[in-house]
Amino acid sequence: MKEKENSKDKLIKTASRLFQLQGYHATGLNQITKESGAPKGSLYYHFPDGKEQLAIESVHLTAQFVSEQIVEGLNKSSDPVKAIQYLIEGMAERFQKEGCKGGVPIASVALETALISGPLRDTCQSAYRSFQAQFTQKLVQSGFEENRAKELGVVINSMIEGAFLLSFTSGNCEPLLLVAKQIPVILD
Amino acid sequence: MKEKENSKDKLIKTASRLFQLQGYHATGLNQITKESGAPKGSLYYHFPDGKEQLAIESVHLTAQFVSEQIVEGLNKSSDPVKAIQYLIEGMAERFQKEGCKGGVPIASVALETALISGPLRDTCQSAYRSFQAQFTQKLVQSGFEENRAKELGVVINSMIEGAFLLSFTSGNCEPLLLVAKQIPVILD
DNA sequence: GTCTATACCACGATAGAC
DNA sequence: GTCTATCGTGGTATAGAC
Repeated sequence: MKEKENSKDKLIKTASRLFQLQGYHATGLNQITKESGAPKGSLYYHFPDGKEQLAIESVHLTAQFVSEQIVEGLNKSSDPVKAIQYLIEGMAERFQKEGCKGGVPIASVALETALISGPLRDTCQSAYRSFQAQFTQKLVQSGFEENRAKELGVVINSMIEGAFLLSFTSGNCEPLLLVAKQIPVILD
Repeated sequence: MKEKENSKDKLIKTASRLFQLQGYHATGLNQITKESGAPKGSLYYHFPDGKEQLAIESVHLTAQFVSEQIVEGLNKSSDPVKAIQYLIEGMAERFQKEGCKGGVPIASVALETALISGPLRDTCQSAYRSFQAQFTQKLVQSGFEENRAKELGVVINSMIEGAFLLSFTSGNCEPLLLVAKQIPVILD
């Protein structure tokens, strides 16, 4: 029994991919409707607030996808060092499979819209916060003191985001892998 | 004896600021010429290849500016840990003064153009490489083994870029400061 | 070196039929 | 829910006078 995909979901899914690949301003609504296969006239029916609303829901989808990767990676070991390494290596592997051309989740939209759209900026910010909360939670569960775990959550998140940016720009996963390699040093 | 600024330099300087603030696609040539105060007709005279060429030279200028900050910060101490901490704290302070709204150097242009312009992508990539080379050099001078110094250069660069992205998105310098705080742990 | 005018196109968004 | 047509704007880039 196959779950049928409705137009709204197809639009969000396609937009999510294109915003990540090309950024916010470079991705047009025409391209999104065309590639999604959704009826052209349906966009403003499902998203009355237009591009901004579509982008917000797309970032939500991307964030949810990344969160699942994080959960999955962190559950592979009870040792937080190994768990976080698994997670980053998994991300690097997935990125490698796309030829390091899959884009960086959320980052481009966050940078492009932080100054022009409050709601979109809030959406990106809360996505980042949920990522680091997952790291923090894992560390607390492993016995780290709470304040330190919070700080480390931010730092680990920074490292991963930065390494993604460098990997994408260089077309090479090395930065992600080197960051993974340093995790044992940071979680001393 | 005041150094007079020519039109070309004014255009590059303004473009450099706007690309960093708004990104590549959101910044129009009209806005650049208007805000630069340069003659409107002079753009395609100085930059025959149009927007792409202007962006390349703008990224060069931004990269040069950041490199100077790095050199200045690293020279404040012979101890690499303190030096890198000074550097990051200095960046955070400067960012704070702009209300954390100054944009992230290069990042948005890098993300937006990596897949659509080889030359621009190469320019961004070489900027990032020069940053990390400065970190590596400092570490080698301080007695770190060369391969390890190279790896750490990449990781430190990742941390800073990621922290910038998070600080800009959240409008708060905390990520940059927390990264600075972790430097002693990483350079064990 | 600089200016004006303009060609040409894509964008986001809306209106109104079905 | 979906379609088509269209509006207004702003984008990059070019041509040709000065």
